[in-house]
Amino acid sequence: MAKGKDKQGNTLARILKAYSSGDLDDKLKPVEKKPGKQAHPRGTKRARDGSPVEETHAITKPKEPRGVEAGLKERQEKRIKSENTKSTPNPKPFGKGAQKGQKPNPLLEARKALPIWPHAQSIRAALKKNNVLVLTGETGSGKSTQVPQFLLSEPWCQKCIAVTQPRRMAAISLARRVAQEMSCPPPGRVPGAKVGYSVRFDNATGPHTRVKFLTEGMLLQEMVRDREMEEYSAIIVDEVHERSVNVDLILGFLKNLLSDLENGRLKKRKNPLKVVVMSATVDVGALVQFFGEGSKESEDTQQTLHSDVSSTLVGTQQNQDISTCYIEGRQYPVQTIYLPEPTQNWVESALIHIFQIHRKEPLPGDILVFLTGREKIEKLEKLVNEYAEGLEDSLPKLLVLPLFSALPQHAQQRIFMPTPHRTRKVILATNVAETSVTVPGVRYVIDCGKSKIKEYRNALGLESLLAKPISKSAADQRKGRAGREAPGKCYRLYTEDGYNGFADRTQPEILRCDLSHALLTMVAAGIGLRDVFSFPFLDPPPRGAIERAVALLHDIGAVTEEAEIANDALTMAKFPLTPALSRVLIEAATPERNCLEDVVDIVSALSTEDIFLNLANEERKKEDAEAARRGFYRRSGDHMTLLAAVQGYLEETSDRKAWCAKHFISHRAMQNVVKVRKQLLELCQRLSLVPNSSSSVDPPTANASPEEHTKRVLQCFARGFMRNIARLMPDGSYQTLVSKQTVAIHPSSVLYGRKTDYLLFTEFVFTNRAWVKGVSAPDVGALEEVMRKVVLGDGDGE
DNA sequence: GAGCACTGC
Repeated sequence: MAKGKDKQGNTLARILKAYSSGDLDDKLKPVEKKPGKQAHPRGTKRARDGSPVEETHAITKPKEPRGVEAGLKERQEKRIKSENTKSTPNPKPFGKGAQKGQKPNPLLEARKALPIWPHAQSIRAALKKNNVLVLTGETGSGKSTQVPQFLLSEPWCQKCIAVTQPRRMAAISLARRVAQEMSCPPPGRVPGAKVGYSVRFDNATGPHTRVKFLTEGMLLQEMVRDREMEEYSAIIVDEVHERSVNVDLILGFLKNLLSDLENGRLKKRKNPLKVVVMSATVDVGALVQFFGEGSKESEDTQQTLHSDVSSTLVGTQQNQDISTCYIEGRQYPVQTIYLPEPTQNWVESALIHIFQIHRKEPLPGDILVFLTGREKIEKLEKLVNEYAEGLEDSLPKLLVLPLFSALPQHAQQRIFMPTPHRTRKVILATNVAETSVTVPGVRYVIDCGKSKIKEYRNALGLESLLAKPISKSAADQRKGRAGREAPGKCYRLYTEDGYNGFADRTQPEILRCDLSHALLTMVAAGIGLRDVFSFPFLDPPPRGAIERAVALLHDIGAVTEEAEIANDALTMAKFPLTPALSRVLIEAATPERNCLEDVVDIVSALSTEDIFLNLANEERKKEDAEAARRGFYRRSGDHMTLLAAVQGYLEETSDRKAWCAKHFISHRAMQNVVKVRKQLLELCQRLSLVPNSSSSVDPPTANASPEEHTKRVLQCFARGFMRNIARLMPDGSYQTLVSKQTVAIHPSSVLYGRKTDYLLFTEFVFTNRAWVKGVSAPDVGALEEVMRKVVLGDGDGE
């Protein structure tokens, strides 16, 4: 190593040391540091999921035909048609008693058959009386489609009703369904359309929209723009039990808004705002307490509510402003079968159960297996196919279908295709099948009892992705998947004691994520930095987590030394990006860097799924892919490599799909990159980060050499990701400068296996070890300039 | 030598 370089490195390390010593943190006024600083990180290392464990019992290879009865019943197999929209709760036979002679309206009859239908009057009455209704309804009750229609003709409902959904697909399909039921034109900008939807990249609302389905993120953005929600008469928050960060923010904002309205602090609204909170499971008590001022402990609430299973409405004494309502679901019984003894090797156990079910149970009845991730899915897929070859001819065939979200769309669609004759489907799925995708035809569920969960470690600024035991509610959700069409069975690959040891509910995301983005949103909505500590969270995150997020925002210049909101913070909040990536964009727009367009391309690629297809399984293709992509690879690392790939795609104008196939690049991902890129460029334009096109602009860094250009781009990333710098150690490992964490370059990086003095990375995940992804190798000088400017406050960075 | 699932002016 050259002496000069080493010296420079030391300078850099010194700067960062000063930086991390807390001098700066102390200047943040609202942060009350506890005397005992978090000295050492909580144990992050865990045994890798599914690490080799001594096998306790050998698997019996199915060779002798045993199940005679299995062959007899297969004739009757008949696939029940089912739609993959949550908006059609069990198209069961309805309207048998529909009066003949009158013109039959099948849609209306279907609505009348929904469990929620008889409750329409009491729901209207509840909202006439109170402004808040907490409605719990199980799967298939029809609440998402019917409640907005029940309310539409109420006298207080002059404006629009918003219905939030956690997922875009659900928002769109619900809007289509409700438009159909209301005999309106399908959602769109046409004047007649009363039902619309609004999701990222797709706004299908018009001047006459009365019911608007939108994703939680979209409503949040609207709240930031107009905190009085003038446009709406009612806001329905659906699927609250999933407890996304966004839904928690929405609930907090709504609570603030309701109390401001009640206390006359807001003047714009004429009519009160009605809020309906809908949830699948029994968090009623918590929600009622949350909206019911929160000051009084309402011990009786829970009991009162639980005794109210059959009737509809309860006004509790403590919380007179809140109505509650319970709607029964429509679900067939599912038998639960536990393991007698716990097992470590649940992949093998799943294998045994699949074949036991297949031998014992008649068709139809597909099997849905919940596993943790792609690796286990592919392992089990191979095993099942292997053992299926030994199946006697009298038994039906097995069709194994993997299902995880990284799977190409056409492969995911296979689960909806009709099952071939005398065949049983075995779907091996991740959590996608728990909420996002409804797999038709399932009567048997096998649940491994684990799922991979992302958690953020405040002390390290590191997220971990580890397989952990699921909660009781998640286990019950999985089990419910067996009873959508007929009575079913659920095999749990754990003991009953194991189940009893699960947490009741999955920990809400807000308690296990980096809060900097949430804080930025709150700040943009007019909440002062000091007030974030008293924001009404349904589950308040620990103070330390908020402090850490404030410190992060300070890192990137969203919070000033005086603990005030910086102007840049409001700009950053307007980007659909993490605060760090927003900072990178702002940096790229400065005259010294002048590389906004290229940085937008890279940021677009970083904020979508991986554009490089993963071909780990296909050995031969892997080498081809390496060769096909080599043209994009850049010495400086992943960021410039992404830029080359995105630009290559943009330059291809004839057949981009073929271009992607040729270069082993995901077309789906690239289409998304282009959408994000367009959106970001428009935002930059609107936020005046980009000079008006009328003025004569130099092409980006026209005067810079390629090396200088790369340096500038990486300096932008260094500005957003100051803590994400690691240094090569004498033993060949890398250690982060600030938190002294040993990290390894992820195998997906173009720098994998390379040694370089410094690494700058944009992602940091702990799985079986601490990996860094999105890695570049900047010049030390480039890093130092940024650090000096930021940490030491040097005006000009020289 | 490896990536649970969602989302966003």
